[in-house]
Amino acid sequence: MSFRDWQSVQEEVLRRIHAREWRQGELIPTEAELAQEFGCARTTVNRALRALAEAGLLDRKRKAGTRVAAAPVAKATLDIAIIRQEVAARGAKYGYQLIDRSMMRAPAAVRGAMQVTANCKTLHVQALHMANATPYALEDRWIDCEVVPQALVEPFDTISANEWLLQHVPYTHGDIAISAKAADADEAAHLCCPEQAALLAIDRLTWDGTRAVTKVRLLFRPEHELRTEL
Amino acid sequence: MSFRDWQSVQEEVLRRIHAREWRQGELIPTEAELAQEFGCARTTVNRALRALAEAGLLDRKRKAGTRVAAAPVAKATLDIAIIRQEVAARGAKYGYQLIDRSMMRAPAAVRGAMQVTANCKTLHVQALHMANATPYALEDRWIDCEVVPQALVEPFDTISANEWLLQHVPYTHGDIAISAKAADADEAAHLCCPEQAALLAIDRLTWDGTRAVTKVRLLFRPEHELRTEL
DNA sequence: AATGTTTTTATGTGCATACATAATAATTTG
DNA sequence: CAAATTATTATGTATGCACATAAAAACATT
Repeated sequence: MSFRDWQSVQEEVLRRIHAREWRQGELIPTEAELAQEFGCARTTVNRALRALAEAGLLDRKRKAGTRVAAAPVAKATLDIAIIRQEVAARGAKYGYQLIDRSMMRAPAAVRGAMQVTANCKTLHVQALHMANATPYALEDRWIDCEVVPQALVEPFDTISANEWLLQHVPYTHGDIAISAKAADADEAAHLCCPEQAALLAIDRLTWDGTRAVTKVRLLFRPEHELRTEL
Repeated sequence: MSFRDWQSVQEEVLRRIHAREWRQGELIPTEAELAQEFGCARTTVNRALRALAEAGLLDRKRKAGTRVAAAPVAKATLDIAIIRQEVAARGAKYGYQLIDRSMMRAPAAVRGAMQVTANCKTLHVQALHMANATPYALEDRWIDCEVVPQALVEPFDTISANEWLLQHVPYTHGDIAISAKAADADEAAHLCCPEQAALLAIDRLTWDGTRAVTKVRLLFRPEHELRTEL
């Protein structure tokens, strides 16, 4: 049996893990040994094992060797796209509707999360994303205008802040939180759902270096699901 | 300026993307060109660019070249661990309590998802995971006993099905769906929260090849958040 | 026995080279 | 001129080799 490319090495290793040939927490053979067994270069084995380690199925430590992850912390990857694309991917017609756009002092909770002072100029944008003319997601966003002065002259009436920011403003990293929230009267009205309905909420805080660029909450209709595989 | 290792090449490429030196959808120099500029081997550049492509920031196609992803589909990775570990990681004391364990014909919706017939022997397990003696998550699980006969003799009174399955039953892949659900009377009672409260629900369907192993729904307390970065 | 030092070893990475592969561009052919 | 063919090219990957690095194990020292 020979496994010449890293994909087939990976598959074989995966098979042994799933078949419990190599047990939880157990040390597996070294790269050199596997390379010999599989009849390929150590580099090839390394590539395969590295990929599996990234996926969380193996734990690797120098000198200590490679072992099957005791608790396979499943890494479920969520693809978070621009909402317009998300809607299009579902085969629905995308619609956008601006609800409100105004300079406003952000509430304390938002200021705290964004780490800005009380008198920081912030722009508040609220908008509705639609799929086939029915509400899809409600966007509630705060933008730090000191960081993104261009936002001041952007009306956000035809292009969503979601999309505009991603295309025009650089960022270094972001935090995401997913939670459930009961719809209040306002949200229920916009999303055309009963009050108190359970909505999926995605909060995103985007940073450029040490400065918060924008904070957004997306509220989805009650049936909405985030799907992924592992 | 020389960038000798793949991490610094990656950083530099990232910097140019964020700084908009290379624009959205724009072609970036070829691996060979970058290798020359950075004074390193093409392999090194390849490693850096490949990692960025996996992260969704670059689109690469043979011959066509590498371009900055037009819509950086953010890949948010959720770490889905065993609940006991999740609780422990929050610095809380883990508790477990079996609510119900019985052979039961699964409802049609469950049978449909698991693709089993109406007379398939299924085990139903319901349990509560606790953090510091307060409810943390409600687990509602169906196990196909034809696929996992060992489950028949497992009481699940001290070790959760969540944990037992992960450690004893092989699987090949799984589907995950995240949604929001309003608590019904039963769920509210178990989780000590008001009826109709918005709960975060994680549904997982685990497969071994073409056969469903188990289907589980985890319901979390209203305040619960899934966090990740990008 | 407790502590510090050296050796060993498995993984991590870089490099030059070679060839594979897919997609495009150029060319030939009907 | 359109269609089929061939060349070109950027990425994808395999290989042997070298050396770096972290961590364990062995050893020496007090």
